[in-house]
Amino acid sequence: MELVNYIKSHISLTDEDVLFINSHTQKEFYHKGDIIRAPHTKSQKIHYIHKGYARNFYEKNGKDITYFFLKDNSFTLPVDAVYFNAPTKYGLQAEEDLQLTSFKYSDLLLMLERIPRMAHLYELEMAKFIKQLSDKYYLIQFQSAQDRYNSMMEKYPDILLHVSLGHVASYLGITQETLSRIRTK
Amino acid sequence: MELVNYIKSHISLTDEDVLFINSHTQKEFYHKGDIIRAPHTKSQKIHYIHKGYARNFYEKNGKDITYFFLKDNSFTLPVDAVYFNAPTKYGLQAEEDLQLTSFKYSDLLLMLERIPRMAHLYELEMAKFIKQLSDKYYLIQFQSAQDRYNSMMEKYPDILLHVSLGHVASYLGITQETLSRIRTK
DNA sequence: GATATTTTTTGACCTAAATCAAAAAGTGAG
DNA sequence: CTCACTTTTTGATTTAGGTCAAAAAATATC
Repeated sequence: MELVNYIKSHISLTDEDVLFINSHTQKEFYHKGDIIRAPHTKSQKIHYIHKGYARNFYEKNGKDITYFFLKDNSFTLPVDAVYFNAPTKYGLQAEEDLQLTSFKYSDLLLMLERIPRMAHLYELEMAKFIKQLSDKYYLIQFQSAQDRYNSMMEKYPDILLHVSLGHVASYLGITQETLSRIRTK
Repeated sequence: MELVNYIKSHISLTDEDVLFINSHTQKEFYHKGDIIRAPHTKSQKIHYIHKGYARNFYEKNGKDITYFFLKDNSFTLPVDAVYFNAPTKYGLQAEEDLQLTSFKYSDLLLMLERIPRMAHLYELEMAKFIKQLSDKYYLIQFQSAQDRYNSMMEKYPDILLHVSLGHVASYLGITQETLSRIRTK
């Protein structure tokens, strides 16, 4: 769903609002494997996934670790860069061909100023992200590799069809070999 | 620091604003071990810690697990209850004698309506929480028990002085025995 | 369509940390 | 001050899952 339609599914927008939003956001296209945002940058951009799968990732001890998978109709922004003026640890990569809409945080502020009712939507998006983080934390903490995989199968079966095993393994906090063994149970 | 002073450290408030805030919030006192919010309730309350240490916790397979430690000048609200109308998994307990200020989410909305400049502060508090969660996640993921303890010693040495070993162990995602062994290294 | 590259699976081995159990130390109440 | 209870430490044993290595399968490239 396009960004404007997503917003309209929560609040009503006038035609002028839509024009304003369109003039403050950019549609972008990426190919599988493309890096949309590199780690260690101070990017101020918010990305809305219109179609396709992506992932947030970071590097640790030379290893590439998946932080989150993103699917259509979801947002991602580098909290450390936007709110704490630090280079973000988290990069963004296309898992497959991807359509998205991007805008700078400063443009979000302009849009919120013009369309104050959007503020609640933004608040809700932040809450969603907190819930996602909490749920994932809950999933990992004191849970066996098998249980983690089961939970993922139950909650996000679709993701498994769109991304590589290695990405899923690091997302679940286990090695690729362990995940492979679990799958052939 | 009292709530009003905390807010004043970010934005200016008129005397009337202060009165309005005071009439929409409640000061509370708890003793060590008191449960401030039980898990599995749909509490709509936000708590601001004025003085003392507290912890968020949840139960899993009969085990009590610390989710987060809270110290003075920090907020906590049950995101799942407030934003998703679900019973929250997370309880809140005093680690020691505690002074706090509580208010319902609906009162926050009233305060935001009257003092719109507070909205940015609230947004920042959500961002802080996201950062905290992310950092903790980063700390746990693929990190040895020893490394986790070291990070904690570095980042929150004060907390270790105020809470029991068992609470710290579950916070770090390790058993109490392992933590004890690490400490006597 | 053959070759190169990446991804996934399989195997053997090893280690960090869990589990179970019990002793020791610390804290509190009457 | 003593008895009860809680928290922390120590010990012995087990195991899930990591590591290293190489084969097999899948995918991409020319």
